[in-house]
Amino acid sequence: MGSGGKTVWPHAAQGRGVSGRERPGERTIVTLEDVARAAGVHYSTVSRALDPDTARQVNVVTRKRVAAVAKRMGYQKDMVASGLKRGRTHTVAVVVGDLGNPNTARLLRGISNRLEAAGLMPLIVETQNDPARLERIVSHLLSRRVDAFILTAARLGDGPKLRRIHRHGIPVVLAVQSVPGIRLPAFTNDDILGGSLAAQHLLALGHRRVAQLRGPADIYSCLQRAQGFSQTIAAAGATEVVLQSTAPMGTAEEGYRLMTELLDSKRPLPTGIFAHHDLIAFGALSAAEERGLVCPRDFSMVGYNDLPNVERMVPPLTSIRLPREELGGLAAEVMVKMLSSADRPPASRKFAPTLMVRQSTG
Amino acid sequence: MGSGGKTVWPHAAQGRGVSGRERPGERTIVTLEDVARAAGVHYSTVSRALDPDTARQVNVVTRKRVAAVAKRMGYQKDMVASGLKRGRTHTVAVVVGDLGNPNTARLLRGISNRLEAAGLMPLIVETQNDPARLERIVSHLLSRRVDAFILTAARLGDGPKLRRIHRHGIPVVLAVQSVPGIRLPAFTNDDILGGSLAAQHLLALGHRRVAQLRGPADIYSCLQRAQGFSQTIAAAGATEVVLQSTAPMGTAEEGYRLMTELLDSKRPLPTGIFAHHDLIAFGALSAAEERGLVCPRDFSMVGYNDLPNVERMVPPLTSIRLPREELGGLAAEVMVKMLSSADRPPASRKFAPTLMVRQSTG
DNA sequence: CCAGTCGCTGCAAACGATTGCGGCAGACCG
DNA sequence: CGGTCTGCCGCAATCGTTTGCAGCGACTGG
Repeated sequence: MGSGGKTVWPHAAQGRGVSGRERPGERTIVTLEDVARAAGVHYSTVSRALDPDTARQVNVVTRKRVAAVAKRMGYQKDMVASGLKRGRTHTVAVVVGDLGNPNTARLLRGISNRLEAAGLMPLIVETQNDPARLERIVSHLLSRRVDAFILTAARLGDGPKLRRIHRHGIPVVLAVQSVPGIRLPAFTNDDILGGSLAAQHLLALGHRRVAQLRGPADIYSCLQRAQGFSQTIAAAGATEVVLQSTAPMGTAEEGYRLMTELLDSKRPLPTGIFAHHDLIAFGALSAAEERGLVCPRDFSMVGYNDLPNVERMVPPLTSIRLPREELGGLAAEVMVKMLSSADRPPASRKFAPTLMVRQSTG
Repeated sequence: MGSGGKTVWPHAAQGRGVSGRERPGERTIVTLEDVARAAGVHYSTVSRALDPDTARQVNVVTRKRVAAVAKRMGYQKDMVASGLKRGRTHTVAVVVGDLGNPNTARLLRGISNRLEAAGLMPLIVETQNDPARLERIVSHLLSRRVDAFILTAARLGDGPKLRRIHRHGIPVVLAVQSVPGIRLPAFTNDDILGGSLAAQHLLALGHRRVAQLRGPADIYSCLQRAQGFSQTIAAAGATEVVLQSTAPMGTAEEGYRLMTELLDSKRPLPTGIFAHHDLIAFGALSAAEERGLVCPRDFSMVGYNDLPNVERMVPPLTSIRLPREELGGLAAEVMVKMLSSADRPPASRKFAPTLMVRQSTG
């Protein structure tokens, strides 16, 4: 095939691709054929010898010789070529909304560790909570022939995009958030329970007039938090006022804005407040402070997500903790199973959150 | 080539790869040849018509027709095949140490945005600060034929690994941390300055007896923080005691351990403390609290990295802020230039950190 | 001794896109 | 009218790996 022993990559031949100037920049790569020549066998034999699944087809002494030569020459299978031929890239797209969210990191760690153990590589992409970006990203990933998708950034309007992936026959699982109206295996937090826990806690402390600072309306899990909270409050006969965020994601700025809105209304101040996100809670606390209100005394605040170091804040924030890493691990686990055997019907699962009581409630 | 109009992926033909059971799971993919047949031209013409660089080689009316047909059929270039043929995957490996670190997220956002604008996809991988993992990961990435590396997790002993990448002729830039002993373009924080700023601040407040809680000894930027701090302290004739962490990364646990060690020593307690990481500072503060020491009164504490929400901690932590997103953006920027034109000698650059004064010092 | 089997290896056709080369019109010039 | 040039397009090789098929000894059973 090649004229010489080594193959030269096109752009290297054009003199590109090298930063230093030590070598003239020959970007060489060892191929099956190079190894085969050195070992005195056909390259198909090398291919078989090196793949554990087919290795027993080749005589053990040949196999060992080939393996030794390959190692000596520093052969490494070209996953691009392999991917083209096999139609599998051993890559799983992991789509997240916001890399800055510490919970995302925990989730990713759970996913990565599990995928890596199965020889798959996570391709992590961030939508920055922008549906248009999600659209582009999905196209891009499909074109890269990823084997599967793990989506953690799906929103209410994303059904069609999911269906599109699904039509391509590519496995998809949802993590953290589910999307109603489409049947996909989903690993989610039980956000209804989460909202309910927050409500129960506030009720137990005697609060009868509460407020809810809601996250984005197109995030399903926020809807569920709202539902769980409001139901529990209503069932107890307490009164609730609801503030709805309009930003694409929960931030401290949004919290500040919502709290200001609440304080500006002529209503008496609710004594218990439930924020859909710790960051929203922080912003709200800032707004309250500016008006001379102090948190555990004048009102209680419950956050959501239990961000790291939240116990060191002033006041230490009562929050809802979610088992992110475990969730990610299980989602990846199921993904791996889906890729290896088709028949198992992949089941969804809900994870129960826990309430972390701290000094911001009383 | 193919017998029918559509190509069936091998594992789909084996009945795999589909989660739902709506369709029998034909994972079909539209190829150049499919489009060519529908448009009545040769597939090489389609290839040329669809690539902006070669589009002018084909007659404008043919081009438009082909483009229309391609769009109608939902053709998407197979980046795997393209990568194999061209020797470029349009993928840049971004190796980070710890995804959980909020600064990492900011850095990644800077990098991602810039790469994406250039049509490159970041392949984000986490070493979890484990050199052995770095080794494996680099192999894996080389085998996937990434076009370039952006490394943010390099440590002192990683020179050989870097050299190996470099020998392959693959561009590498270092972000955040540099590695001495190897000449690569590096975009780093000026950590000597950072350490010095911390020292100057403590000295200006009148502290003459200070301590330093050092991060991992094999992270170059920690060495530089130490150097900048100690030099400035020594130049002022103040006395310093140094505690060295032995963990692979800065954590609150390490901070607690180091501070305990400091408090257990019979020495008089230093009045100014510099921690190499905010998390170390937090741990140290906890240890001090347990002994009844309160922070701004009995001693001052300066952290490093300026983690988010650190201003809401008790006490709000004085820290060193680093321009992560800008740094990442520039590193990616230079990477893009290196990939497109080789001749430009890529320059390194240091970014100046700033001191954020809050209530933990006084 | 021959047919059948088994273990091993080579052959060559894929996978889908890219690209140098050459062909074939039609235009244009002398 | 012959020759050259230009614009457009098809042909076919190629990237590196995988894999069905066939060949080829050696061995076994009848």
